[in-house]
Amino acid sequence: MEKRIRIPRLGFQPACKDCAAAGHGPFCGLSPEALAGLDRSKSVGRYPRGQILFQAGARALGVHCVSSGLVKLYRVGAGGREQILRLAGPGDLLGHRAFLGERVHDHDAEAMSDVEVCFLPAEVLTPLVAGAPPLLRTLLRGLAGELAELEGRLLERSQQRMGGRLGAFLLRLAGAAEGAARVELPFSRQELADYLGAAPETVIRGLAGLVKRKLIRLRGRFVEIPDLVRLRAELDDRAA
Amino acid sequence: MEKRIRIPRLGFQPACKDCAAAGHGPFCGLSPEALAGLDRSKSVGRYPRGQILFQAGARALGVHCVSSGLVKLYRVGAGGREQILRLAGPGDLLGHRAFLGERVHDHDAEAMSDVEVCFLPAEVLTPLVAGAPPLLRTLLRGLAGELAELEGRLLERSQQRMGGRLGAFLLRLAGAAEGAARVELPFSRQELADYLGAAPETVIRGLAGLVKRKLIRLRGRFVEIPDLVRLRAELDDRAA
DNA sequence: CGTGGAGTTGACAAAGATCAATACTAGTGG
DNA sequence: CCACTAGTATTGATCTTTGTCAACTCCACG
Repeated sequence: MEKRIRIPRLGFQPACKDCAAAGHGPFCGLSPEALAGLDRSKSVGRYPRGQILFQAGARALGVHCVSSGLVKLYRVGAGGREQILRLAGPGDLLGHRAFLGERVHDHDAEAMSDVEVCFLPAEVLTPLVAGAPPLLRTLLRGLAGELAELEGRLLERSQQRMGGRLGAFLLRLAGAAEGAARVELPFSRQELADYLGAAPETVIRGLAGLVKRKLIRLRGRFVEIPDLVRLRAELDDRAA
Repeated sequence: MEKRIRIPRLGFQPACKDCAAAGHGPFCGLSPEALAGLDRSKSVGRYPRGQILFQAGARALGVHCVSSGLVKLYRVGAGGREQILRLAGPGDLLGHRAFLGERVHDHDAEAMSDVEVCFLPAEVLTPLVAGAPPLLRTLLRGLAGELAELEGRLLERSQQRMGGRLGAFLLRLAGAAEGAARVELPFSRQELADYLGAAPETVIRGLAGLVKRKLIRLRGRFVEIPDLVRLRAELDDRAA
C-alpha cells in the first residue's frame, strides 16, 4: 500500500531494524537486541515477478516478512477466478495466520514484482509462541480464525450469487450434521439480508429458488435441509 | 452459530470452565486455576434482545465473552444500511479487537436475543498483555488491523457500486496526500478486478466513469487525482 | 511491419435493487 | 373468541448495475 518499491541494492541482507525504522514493520516496538536476533536467525529470499511463495494447502514452515516489492495473497474460487485478499508490501507479514492458527495455508502468495522476502523459520518462532501465556495464544488463534472466516465471506460475496451464498450459509449453520438437518435462522429476513449483503427481497427470492429446487423447505424461522449431501454437491458444481 | 440458546437458569454466575468444557470457548486450553481466576475477576451482564452492548467509536474498556444468547456485530454504511460482520454465540469474544489493537470499537454490538455476557475488565487483561513478549503483542495488533481492513472491504463490497469502490481504493493508495496525488496502480486490470471482486470490463467502465466526472485522469498505470477533497466528498455524498 | 497480449468499447443477458402491492402473524382490546 | 393493527414476509413489475461475449485498439517486442 506504500508509495513504491525501493530495492536497497547495497547491503546483501536487509536488516530488520531498517524495516522497523520505516515505521510500518511489524517489529517496530522491538528492542535493538531483539531485532539483531531476528537478523541472525532469518534467511532472505529474492523472487522474480510471478513466483509463487506458497500455496493453499501447504504447511506453514515459518513466517515471511516482505522487505521490498509487493506480494499478492489470494484465494481461488470455484470457477478458477482469483479473489485478492491482501497486498503485502515492505514490512508486511505473510503466512503468519497459518503459522499461528491452523497449520495449513488457506491462500496462495505470489510475487507481483521482483521481491525480497525475509523468512523466519518455525524453529525460531515456536519457542517464542510456546512461552507465551496460553490466553494470548488462544487470542492469536481466535483472531486467525476470524480472519479466515471473513476472507471466506469476501470470496463468496464476489464469486457466488445469492443461491450459492445462502446455501453456504445454511450449511455453516447445519454444521457437522449428516443426512438431513433442521436449522433455526437466528435472523429476521432483514438481518439475513444485512448479513449476506443484499436486499431482503433478493434473499427471499434466493430462498424461494432453493425451495423450488427442493434443496430446502421453509417452516417459518426454521429451514429443513432434507439432503445435506445433495445441497453441498449442487453448490460445488457451478456457482449455483 | 450453535444450535440454540439455553439459558442456564440455575447458577447465578456462569463459570468459565463450563464455557471451556463446551469445547468452543476461547479459554479451552487454560488451566483450572486460570479459569477460576477469570471467574473471580469477571462480572456478568444480562441484556434483553435489542440491547446495545457497545457502539463504534467507544473506547474498549475490556473484553466481553458471550455466555448464552447471540450477539450481532455490525457496521453501518453510508446509507444507514447495516453490514453484519459476525455473530457471536456462547464462548465467543466481543470487543477483543478494539482492546488488543486500536483503542476504539469500529463496529456496534447488539443482542439478538436475551443474552448473558461476561465482562473481563481492562485491569485484568492489561497486565497479562503487557507481560507478553513484544513480538506477540505486535502480532496481535497486526491481526486486529488486518481484520479491521477486511471488514471494511466487506462493507464496501455490499454497499458501494464500482465507482465508489474504485474511489475508495484509489484514496487508500493515495494515503495521506493532500491536494492532488498521482498513484501507481500496482495491478493489471485483471488483478484490479480480482481485488475488487468484479469483471475487468466493469472495473474499466468504473474508471471511465470517474474520468468522465473529472475526478481522475488515467495515464497508463498511473492515476492522477487532481482534487482529493472533491473525490472524498463525492464518495461520501451518495454511494457514488 | 507483424504478432500477441493487455486494454477498451459496444451489444446484450443476467442478477440484483427498488418500489408498490399483498399476504401472514402475533399481539391487543374489545 | 373475534376483529384490528402493526410489523414482517412475500410477490410482482420495473429499472439499474454488473457480467459476458465479441470486436477492435494500442503498444511493446521481435
